[in-house]
Amino acid sequence: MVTIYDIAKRANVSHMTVSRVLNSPHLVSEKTREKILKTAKEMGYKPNLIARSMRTKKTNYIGLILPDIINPFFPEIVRGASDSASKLGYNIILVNTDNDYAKEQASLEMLFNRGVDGVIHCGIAGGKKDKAFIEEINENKLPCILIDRYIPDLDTPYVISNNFELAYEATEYLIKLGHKNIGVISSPLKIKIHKDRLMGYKQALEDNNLVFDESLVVEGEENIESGAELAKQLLADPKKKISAIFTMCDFLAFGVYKYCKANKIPIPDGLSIISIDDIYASSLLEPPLTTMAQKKYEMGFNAAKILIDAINNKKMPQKKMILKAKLVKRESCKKID
Amino acid sequence: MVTIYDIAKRANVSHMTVSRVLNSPHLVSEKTREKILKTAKEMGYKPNLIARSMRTKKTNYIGLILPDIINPFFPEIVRGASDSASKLGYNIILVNTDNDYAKEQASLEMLFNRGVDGVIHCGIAGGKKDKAFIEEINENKLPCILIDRYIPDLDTPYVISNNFELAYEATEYLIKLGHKNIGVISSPLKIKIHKDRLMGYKQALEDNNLVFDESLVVEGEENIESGAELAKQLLADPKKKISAIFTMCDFLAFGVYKYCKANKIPIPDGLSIISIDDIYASSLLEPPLTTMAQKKYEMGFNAAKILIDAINNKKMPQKKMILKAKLVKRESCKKID
DNA sequence: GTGAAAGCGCTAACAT
DNA sequence: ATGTTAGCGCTTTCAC
Repeated sequence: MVTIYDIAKRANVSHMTVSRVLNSPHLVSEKTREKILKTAKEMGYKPNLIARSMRTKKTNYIGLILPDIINPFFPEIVRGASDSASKLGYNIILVNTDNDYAKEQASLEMLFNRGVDGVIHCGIAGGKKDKAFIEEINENKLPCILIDRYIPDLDTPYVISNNFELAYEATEYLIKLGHKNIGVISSPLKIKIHKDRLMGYKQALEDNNLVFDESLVVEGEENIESGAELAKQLLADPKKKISAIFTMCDFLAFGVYKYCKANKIPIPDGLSIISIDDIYASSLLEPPLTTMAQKKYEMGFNAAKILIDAINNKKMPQKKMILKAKLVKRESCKKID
Repeated sequence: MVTIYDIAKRANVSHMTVSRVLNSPHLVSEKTREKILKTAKEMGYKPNLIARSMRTKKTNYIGLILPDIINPFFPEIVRGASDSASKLGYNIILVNTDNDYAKEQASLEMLFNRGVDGVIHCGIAGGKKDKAFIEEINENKLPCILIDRYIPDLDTPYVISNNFELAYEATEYLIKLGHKNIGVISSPLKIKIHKDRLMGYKQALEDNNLVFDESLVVEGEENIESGAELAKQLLADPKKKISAIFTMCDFLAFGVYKYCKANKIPIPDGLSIISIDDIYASSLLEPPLTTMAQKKYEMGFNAAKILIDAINNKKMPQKKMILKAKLVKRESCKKID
């Protein structure tokens, strides 16, 4: 392995001059600078980033903690964060936690020991332990930013969607199509952003002179089975006269599709569906799903950017960013009389 | 930050004894070992992995190079590799290259400089530059393993599917259903595994006394648009009497679905479709897609395992592993007379 | 079973 | 504009 000492020897300078050429070239005369650059190239020099980290106490690594990269919601976020980071000279260490607190703990410890410069936490579980987790990060003075969700009591910075407004827009879209009895299949309401969405739904009803009916709202886990089960629950009672369903994530909508197919309810003729997320599969469904597309790539991109800016200014990140979701009109919603 | 010197001082031993407790505890007497462990815990000691790497020339990092994590084929591979790695005390540095050679080069250089212990390369582009790329890795004596594809002339180890056999099985499945004129929408044939698959298709025809008709094979890029376009090409000529299509990846199958829907060709009544991959969306299509499921998670898992085994034995990886794809029968294929 | 010395490759701080 | 010295936190080597 070629070191700066090897280059220094060959170029008849001190190793410090070589180091300067690599880090602050303006401090070195053009002549020696070029000689050193040439020698370095000839010798196939590669800077040892580990040695550099050891001195500077900076690794240019960002830890990215998420539940499971296989969940189609996350790859775009990861790509966004990765692109943003590499543009700024950072790299991503990815860890999957399956929302398991023990795994989160272990990952965090690993990231500490590896000396990451900051952490992005994507999709915190929403339980009591989150707070302890974030507090532990803060105690260790590790810059941290959240994606997709936030913790109300703490002022950890975040990048999320405009949850209240996007739910308002989705609901209003259905109302404008003539729907009056709109069922909601909600993601867990212990998580703040889901509460925010429900508030948006309520507000849209109110602003359009429709009364909120609690019995039209059901809540479950964010998976297909839960969606199908809750659709059944909601549609079982014909007195509810539900003509449209608003699901809080695309997985839940997939479940509604499944239930409708099994029970010969045509979409959108028998039931309109609008959702939130816009993951890859949603446009491939039959009919293609109308959904509020979250800007997943941008979430990742901006989170990494905000975090790295903070790192470079040697302070904790402050900024909270809210990205506007976009209504993607496909074919799962229909005008009724 | 607490160092082994701090612990040594407090416990009245030398820093070396502390180091031994952490690395080869059996060399230290039980009494001192326990005292040191206790002190370390009290002081909140965390080993500095950077300093350790600096001395040992080992980072316990694996570079994972792939085209784009957003492509639904990759997340499972990444998860598999990540699980396998973390089980063995390694972590993954993920880089996206978009099949762009310049980006691959830059990533590789970064990984070198970061001192990764090995590299997993997932989905090499299949061009001439691959060879140069792999040779550069070899020159630098960096252990390397390929996933999903391989380079015929080089004996770099790999983990891939049984491409010949899986294509044989897919084709035979259609033949058994009564199909005699089976169109093929192929992925780029400059890539060896796709050639292998075509050979499997041919062999299945031959073994079932059907003649191979070159005009039934068309080739394109692995995306939906290409699939739709090639379906059009294949189905335009009624004289071909195509009753079934075998696509080499699920994206291509999605394109065929798109074309069929636009042209009112019912699946599977008007056309049977079988594919390869089994990405997440495939089960959600209407009708659900019958496809040869590649063991993506296992590919990643085993690749990381083989690589790390080799790293620990201080040699280059040797093993080539072939995983059996599994026929997932859904509803896109139909028996005909 | 334990300790002392050296050094991994680099940069910060100070000197010239 | 360039050089000297020291040291980041750890492990390797050798000595006792």
